[in-house]
Amino acid sequence: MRLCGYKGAMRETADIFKALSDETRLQILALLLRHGELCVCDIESALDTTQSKTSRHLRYLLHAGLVQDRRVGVWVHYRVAGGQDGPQKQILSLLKRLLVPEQNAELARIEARLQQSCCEGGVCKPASERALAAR
Amino acid sequence: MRLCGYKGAMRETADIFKALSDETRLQILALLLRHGELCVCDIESALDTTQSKTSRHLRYLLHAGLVQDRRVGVWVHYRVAGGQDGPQKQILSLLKRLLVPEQNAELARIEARLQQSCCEGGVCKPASERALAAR
DNA sequence: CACGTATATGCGCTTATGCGGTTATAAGGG
DNA sequence: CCCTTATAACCGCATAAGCGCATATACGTG
Repeated sequence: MRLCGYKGAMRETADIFKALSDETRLQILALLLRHGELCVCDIESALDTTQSKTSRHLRYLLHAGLVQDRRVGVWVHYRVAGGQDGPQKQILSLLKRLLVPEQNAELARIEARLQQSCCEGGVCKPASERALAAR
Repeated sequence: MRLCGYKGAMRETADIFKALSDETRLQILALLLRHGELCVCDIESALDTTQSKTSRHLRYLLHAGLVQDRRVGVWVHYRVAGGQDGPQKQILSLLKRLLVPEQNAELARIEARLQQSCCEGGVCKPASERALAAR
């Protein structure tokens, strides 16, 4: 999917919705909307999926202008896009109301898995430390 | 695309966004949000596209729960879905704010073409009459 | 019931999408 | 520098989406 270049306002809106038309991407956004900023490995383990899949969907959301990334050493932290205007802002605020774990069993399960996260708070722990803590 | 049966709240939300991920469907919704109710032939001529394509996208929106249909003699009138709650309602109200011809040249052009409509007001004129009126 | 008009659908084709698996890049530490 | 860890990009495949064309269905009328 190509998201670069100008293709008309309508087309851009359609592309944003296309970015939201995948369950995995909605789950990622739900996490980011609640936790502000997370690294890829957190999202990967919360969703219980592969690194490749997680990264790909995050890039997709990035190109659609729905999230932003920030490198912190080895880790890349993602957060929902803020600041700019445009349709993204309104759509994200709608999503925040729509994707609540209180009435969504899948989300609740994902939230629970996030508890063993490495990045909550902004600083990631390396995998070796996490393995120790898990014991 | 299958939209029937229960597949989880998340999946349902994703499917609604998938219905909005196509430019043609957004154009159709923009028309319906402004004009309340239109028949297929109106939409077809406003979008300057084929009957088959128009009908197919309308059925798609119907199955996604975003529009409702009503048969009036030979014609089928479509309108944005109302009444039910669920995410559709909130999404549609967002779309109404997003898809305004004032800041969208494509939409403005489509709106202009709708002026020669047959159904505005709820009663369709047969094609023969419209051909006469066009002279 | 045949006929015309309006709409829906089946089919074949082309293209887009999502995924797993693998490889490449980037950063940090011995 | 090499090695490890984290992330991104690439490739091939299976599947889904969208389109045009032809055809089917639905309704009103004579």
